[in-house]
Amino acid sequence: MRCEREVEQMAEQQQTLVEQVFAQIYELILSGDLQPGGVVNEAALAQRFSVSRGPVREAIQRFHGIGLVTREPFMRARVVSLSGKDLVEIFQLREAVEGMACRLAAKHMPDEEIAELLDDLEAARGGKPRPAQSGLSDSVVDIHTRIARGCGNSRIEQLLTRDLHHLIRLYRVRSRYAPGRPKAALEEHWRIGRALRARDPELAESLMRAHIASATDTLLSTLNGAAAPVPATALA
Amino acid sequence: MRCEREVEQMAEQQQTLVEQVFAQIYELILSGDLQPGGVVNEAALAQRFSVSRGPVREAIQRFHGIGLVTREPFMRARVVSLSGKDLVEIFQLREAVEGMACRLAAKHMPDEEIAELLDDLEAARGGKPRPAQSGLSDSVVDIHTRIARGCGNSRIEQLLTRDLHHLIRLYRVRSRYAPGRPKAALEEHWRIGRALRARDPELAESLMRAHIASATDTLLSTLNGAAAPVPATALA
DNA sequence: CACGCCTAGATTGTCAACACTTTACCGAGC
DNA sequence: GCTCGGTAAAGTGTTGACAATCTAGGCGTG
Repeated sequence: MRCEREVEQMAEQQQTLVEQVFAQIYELILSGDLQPGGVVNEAALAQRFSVSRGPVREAIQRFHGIGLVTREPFMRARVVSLSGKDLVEIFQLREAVEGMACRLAAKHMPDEEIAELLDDLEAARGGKPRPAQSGLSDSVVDIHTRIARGCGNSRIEQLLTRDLHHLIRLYRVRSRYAPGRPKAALEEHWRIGRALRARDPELAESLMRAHIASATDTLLSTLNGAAAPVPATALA
Repeated sequence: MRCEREVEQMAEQQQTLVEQVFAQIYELILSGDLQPGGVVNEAALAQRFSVSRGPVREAIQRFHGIGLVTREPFMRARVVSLSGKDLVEIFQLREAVEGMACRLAAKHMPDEEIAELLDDLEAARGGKPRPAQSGLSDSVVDIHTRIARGCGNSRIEQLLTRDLHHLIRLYRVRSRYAPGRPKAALEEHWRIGRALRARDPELAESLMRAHIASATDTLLSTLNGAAAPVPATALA
C-alpha cells in the first residue's frame, strides 16, 4: 500500500522535504559550515541530503525571502555577508524595536517571568554559573530573547528572535568578548530588570535603548579598530 | 545558436521565470485578485502564466519567507489574513521603527528633500491637489515612505517600505477614510516636517511616534466599531 | 609573453511525469 | 433522514532529464 519511504517519513515527522532541507541548511549556516559570502551549491546540498534539487531550490528561495541568502540569475546563491555598515544598521533597528519590546514587556510580562529573570541576573552578577536547573527550562536563554518573548507582540518577537537574530548569529561562531563590555552590559541588564519589575514602561524602554546604543558604540570602535571577526552578539 | 525563446527572454529583461512569477503574483495579491486568506493554487497560476509549476512553487516559497503567504504540508498555500490583533501589532512595530527612521532622517536627510517634503505638505494642507509635477518625480510618494527612504538606514527602509508596507497594503484596495482622521493626520505630518527642517531628532521621533500611536487608537476603535474592511493605510 | 577566442565542464533554470495526500462526493447501513 | 465508509478527483510533493548560462583552462595569434 504505502511506498517504501514510509519509515523515513515517520522518522521525519511527516514533514515536507523542503522543511527538512530548510532546517538543515539553516544549521549549516549557523555552524559556519556555509560561511557568510560563501556559495550555496544546489547539487552538492541535494546530494548531501539525498534529495533532488527541487526541494533544495525551494528552500533557498525561502532563505532569499527571509534575507539570509542573496541570488542573481545564473549566478550562484550566496549566504549574505554583512558589512560593518550593515551591522550598525541592524543595531539601530534593534535599538528601536527592542526598546519597544521592553516597554511592552514592562506592561504585559507576567510577574513570575520577571522574577525569574531577576533571579538569573542576580546569579550572573554574582559570577556563579547558574545552578544547572534540571530539565529543559528556558530560563537559560538570554535576557534579550526573554524580553522579546514576553512583550506580547508576536510580530516584534519574530523580528527580534528570528529575523535579526539570524543575521547576528552569523557572526557569533568564533566571537570574542570585547574587554570590559560584558561587565557593563550586566549592570545595564540589571537596571532593565528592575525597571520591568517596577512596571515602568518609559524607564524600561529608555534603559534598553541606551543599553543597545552603548553596544552599538562598542561595535563601532571594534569595527574601526581590529580587523578581527566581529563579536556582535557578545556586546549586548 | 540561441533557442526560440530568445525574443521572449529579451522582452522580459533576461529575468528568471521565478522573478517574473514572483512579481506577477505580487500584483495579483495587491490588486485583490488573490484575497487575504484565499488559496494560492499552483497549477492554476502556472497555467495562467504559461509556465510549469516549478517556478510557481519557488516563488510561493519566497512569499512564505517574506511572510505574505502561509503554508502547511499538503494544505493549500494561503495569502496571509491579518486579524485586528495582527494589525495592532504591526502598528506598534511601526511606531518604534518609524520613530527611529524619523530620528535618523532629522540627522541625515538632505536639505532639499526636506524642503520638497514641506512644499508638498503645504500644498496638501491648502487642499490643492499638487501641480502635476511632470515626469516621474517621486515626490508624490507619501511622507512615511519618503522619511523611510531618507533615514539613511537601508534595513529600516526595507522593513518599512517593503515588509510592513506589503502587509498593510493588503487591506488598502477598498479602503475608506476614517472620518476626521485625515485632517488631524495632515496637521501631524506638518509638525513632523517642521521638526525635520529644524534638525531636531528627539522631537521628530516623538512626534512620529505620537502620530502613529494616534493612528493605532483610531484603528482600534474602527476595529471594535465597524465590521467594515479596515482602512489601515488611510490612518497615517 | 600577453591577449583574446573558444571549447568543455560545472552550475543554474525549466519542464513534464509520477507519487502521495487531502477533499468532496456518493451509496450502504442504521 | 443521517451518519459512516470508500472511491474518484483535485491538489501538493518530489524527481530526473533537458536546456541555458556561466566559468575555467587550452590554444593560436600578434
